[in-house]
Amino acid sequence: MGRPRSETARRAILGAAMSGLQEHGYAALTMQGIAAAAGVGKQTIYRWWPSKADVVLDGLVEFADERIAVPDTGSLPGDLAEFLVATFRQRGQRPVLIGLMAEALLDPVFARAFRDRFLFARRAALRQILDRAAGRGEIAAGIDPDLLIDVVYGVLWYRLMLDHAPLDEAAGRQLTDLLVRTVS
Amino acid sequence: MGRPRSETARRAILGAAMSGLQEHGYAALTMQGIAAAAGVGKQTIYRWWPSKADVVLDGLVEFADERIAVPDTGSLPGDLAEFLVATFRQRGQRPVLIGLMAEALLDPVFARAFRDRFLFARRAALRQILDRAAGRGEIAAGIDPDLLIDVVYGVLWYRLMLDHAPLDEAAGRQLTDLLVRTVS
Amino acid sequence: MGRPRSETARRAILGAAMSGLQEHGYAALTMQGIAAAAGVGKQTIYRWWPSKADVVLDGLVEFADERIAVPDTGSLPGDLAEFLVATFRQRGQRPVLIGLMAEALLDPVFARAFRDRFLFARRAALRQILDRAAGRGEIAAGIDPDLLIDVVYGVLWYRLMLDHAPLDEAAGRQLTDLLVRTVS
Amino acid sequence: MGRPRSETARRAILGAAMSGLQEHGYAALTMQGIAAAAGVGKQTIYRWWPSKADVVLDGLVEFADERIAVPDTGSLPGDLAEFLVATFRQRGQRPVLIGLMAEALLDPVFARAFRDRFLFARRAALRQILDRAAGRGEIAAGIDPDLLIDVVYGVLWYRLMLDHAPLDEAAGRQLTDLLVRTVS
DNA sequence: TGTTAAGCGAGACGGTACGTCCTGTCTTTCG
DNA sequence: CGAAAGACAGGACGTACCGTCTCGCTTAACA
Repeated sequence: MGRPRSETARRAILGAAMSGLQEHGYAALTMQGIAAAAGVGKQTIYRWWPSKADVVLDGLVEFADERIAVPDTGSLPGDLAEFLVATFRQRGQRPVLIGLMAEALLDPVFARAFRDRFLFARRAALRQILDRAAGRGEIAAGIDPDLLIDVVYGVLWYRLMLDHAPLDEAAGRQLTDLLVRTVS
Repeated sequence: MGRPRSETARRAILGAAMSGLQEHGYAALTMQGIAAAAGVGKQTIYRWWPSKADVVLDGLVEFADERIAVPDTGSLPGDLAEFLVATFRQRGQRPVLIGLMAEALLDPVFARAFRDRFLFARRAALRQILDRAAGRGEIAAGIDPDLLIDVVYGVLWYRLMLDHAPLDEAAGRQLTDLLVRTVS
Repeated sequence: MGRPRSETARRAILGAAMSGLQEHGYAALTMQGIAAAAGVGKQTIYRWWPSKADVVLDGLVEFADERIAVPDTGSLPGDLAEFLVATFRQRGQRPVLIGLMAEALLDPVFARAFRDRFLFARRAALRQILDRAAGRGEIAAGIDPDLLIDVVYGVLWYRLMLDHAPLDEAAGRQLTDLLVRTVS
Repeated sequence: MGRPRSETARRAILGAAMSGLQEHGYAALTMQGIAAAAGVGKQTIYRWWPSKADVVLDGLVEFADERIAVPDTGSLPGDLAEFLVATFRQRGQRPVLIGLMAEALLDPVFARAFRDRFLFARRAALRQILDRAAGRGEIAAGIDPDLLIDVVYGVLWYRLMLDHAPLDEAAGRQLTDLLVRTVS
């Protein structure tokens, strides 16, 4: 019964969205523009995504191949360093992340989707590392792991947004040192 | 030369912007709407501000009475606690701050203004506290105060944006404890 | 009492209006533009003229040196030919006349000024010629001179506006022939 | 392909334009106003007409039911009288015609459309009458029919614009008499 | 000879319409 | 029945002028 959803259209839309974003920035991205670039009717986009932010979020998940590797070196400093360096290395996605966050700040409905589908997944990965470290006794009692997570992603997003300080490998190591010092 | 700028119009515009923002949120704020609410021609707004974000930024500075108190209790834990609790208490400005940050993420030109006129002023205040503590030997050698500042404001903004954890007095104290533990 | 009107400003305004009109056409002429080009405040224009059309009308009277010569060759065909050829030769004023007429069609207040200060003066000149011819018995009884005037200026304006037929010396002679044939 | 043009919208636009014109005059007519009165987006007007003048021209053609009757009484005086009286009787369209002519004087692009779609159609009708009369030998040799047409429509438009003389049945007969006298 | 009232340039003011852009919905035809 | 095409109502955009209004400064004629 009924014609099935066109995979071709789906891919064209996500592709057009991501490349339009890279070229002209999130602010210049429009549903109209995505549809035109994808050779697709606007309705076809609206049928499957409620807003351009949701398209981009799907595009991010689809293209930027988001396996979040959870390293397991056997010690907190090792795990943390590897995780942070890997995370900070994805700085190339800045335009995408910045745009999605902007949208989330303006639209509470999308904010929920962004949190649940993207941000919380990242938190969970880091949480795993911290839990393992706690099991090994590497984290002093009385330290709230959630606060630690907020510190990590807080610094990450704050620097991503302000662009006032580097977000590179060295920064990853510096933050690792600070955290290890804190919890021990 | 020519007719001088109308102080009345200036205040009406800032007032209309801030109250419109409080009532319907930043996304629903329009230049058109501000002009109408202020009883002012659109041109009069565009003559003095390049975008609605700049109006709101001026409104924030004007209305939200921006003295950033820098406490001086004589010890880092005391100063930090007082500063963070005071800062976290301004959570009522969330809609304003969220809107401005969204705009900054979408518009690099405004981003600069926002950073220079608002965010960096806050950093400077915290910096004063940390420098004083360093002078008293309360901060261990090898700790970059700028990273500490990123941690503080990183956590603050991350929670402000995600709204996933409280941003209250208790949170201020908890973060204080973590930082004091880190630097000692 | 008070400072007397500035003759310099008056001339600058009329000059700016006329040259702006020649260069960019009546539609593109604005009070703002005239004031800027004349190096004059807008108020100075509004103080002395109610609309741009009135400025242009004054400019036409001032610059285009409006002596309407009434020839007197002793015969109707001679007078008529000379008058029409002279009138048709002023075709260079087309942009000015076209613009003023457009304004008159849109603004009944200006229409009155245009009629009284410009159009009726032309009619009076032609009327003189016809009255003289009537005195010499060159016009058959029962012919309304006002209708003849309407024919002359009707054809003139119709061609000026439609621009579908020449408005040159030959046209002047052709119309003369037709009129002489009619009245005799 | 795509959704077909809405006949409803088209009619609403033309209707709103014509009634707005009748009520407040051509000068007070705005695209904005037409759109609002027609319950239509501005874009829908701009999609199909380049300017308000073109809307009004279409409205004139659509509503004022423009069959130009070409009478055939068998003689020039009869045809001419009937044609002129019928034409002069449409004086109620003065606001429409006056507005369109004003626009044509200000905008050369529209001028062409107005000439080709409206004015020349009228000339053709009169031309038919004159050609038939010439075939019957009612027009003396050496008389240019185009000049006669210019005389007729010149007088018509000149009176329509200046509004200084009646444009009624009597005027139609008077002009007929003059023309018949001229050509014979 | 100093006062004073109008004219002057400059340019900001509250408005209104412009023509463009995008939104999210709708109505076609095609495959 | 999904999809492309594209028209639709709506509404904000940023710009251009409108005609009015304040400024500070001339510039004569009056006192």
